[in-house]
Amino acid sequence: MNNYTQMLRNHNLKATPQRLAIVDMLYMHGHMSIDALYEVMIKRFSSISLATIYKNINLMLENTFIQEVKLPNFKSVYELTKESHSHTMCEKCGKINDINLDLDAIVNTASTLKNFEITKADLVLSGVCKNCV
Amino acid sequence: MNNYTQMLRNHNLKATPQRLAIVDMLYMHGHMSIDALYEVMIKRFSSISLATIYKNINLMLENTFIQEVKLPNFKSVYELTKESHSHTMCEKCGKINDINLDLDAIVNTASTLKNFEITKADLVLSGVCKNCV
DNA sequence: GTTTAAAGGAGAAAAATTATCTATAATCTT
DNA sequence: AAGATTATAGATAATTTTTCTCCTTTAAAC
Repeated sequence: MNNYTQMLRNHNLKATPQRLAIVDMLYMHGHMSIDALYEVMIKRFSSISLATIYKNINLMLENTFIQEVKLPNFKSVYELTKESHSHTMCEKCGKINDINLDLDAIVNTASTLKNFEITKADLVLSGVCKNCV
Repeated sequence: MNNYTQMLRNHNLKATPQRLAIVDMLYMHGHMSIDALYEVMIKRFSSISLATIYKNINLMLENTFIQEVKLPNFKSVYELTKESHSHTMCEKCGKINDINLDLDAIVNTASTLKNFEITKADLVLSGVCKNCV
């Protein structure tokens, strides 16, 4: 039994081939939109329904097995849940990457400034990546 | 001729009553979703079409007269364009507020770290506001 | 192997967004 | 200020996106 099978079961999700493939695709590609996911999935499962993609994405979101990344001007992408991190997005090629940045100072400043208990910081840095300059 | 009328014209947008009201609502409420906007607009213009809301929001977005704020787990809200800033969102009451934070250090770090030309930084801090603790 | 509970697929339904068309209103021209 | 010009509002249809229903199949438990 592979890793993902166990991980899915730990989240009370049956390890179906479709589900394992979704996880696999997200692992390989890093970040994928619903459309992109459907496109690659239909190659493996010619009769897969778009509803299956949605159902699984939503289930995995509820179980925090995956997370949604909302992007300015683009459709959301999804990624496997990992340590808290930020994202860069190239406005030319659309490539999204993880980036580890220490936001503690900022979060603390904001917290005291507004008397606000911060539980999460979502940061997306948009621009042009080195390949697209 | 009021301020908004001139501002709209500067963006090549006719200053219709509906449009002025949208701008006014955004100014007063700060951040509004499409639904919330439609709800208040229909009180003033009983026959306003939802399409009018969408058309105007999209037009104003294109003209950067307003901006979209994408929020984790919630629908997007829109705000009048102003100086670059970040947002806090209370997960209990849903209230969204502007917050001015100096992200320069972070942006510079990210830029050199990934060799990435950053043009925009979108930061949303989620948590619990002082009123909801 | 049998049981049972969950998941997949097909398609309908619902929700969200965009497009089309015509009358009207805002702006421009003079 | 009046008429000409052009953009916009509203109604509705169309499209797109997402969710739901129903029935069959499959994974997991025993």
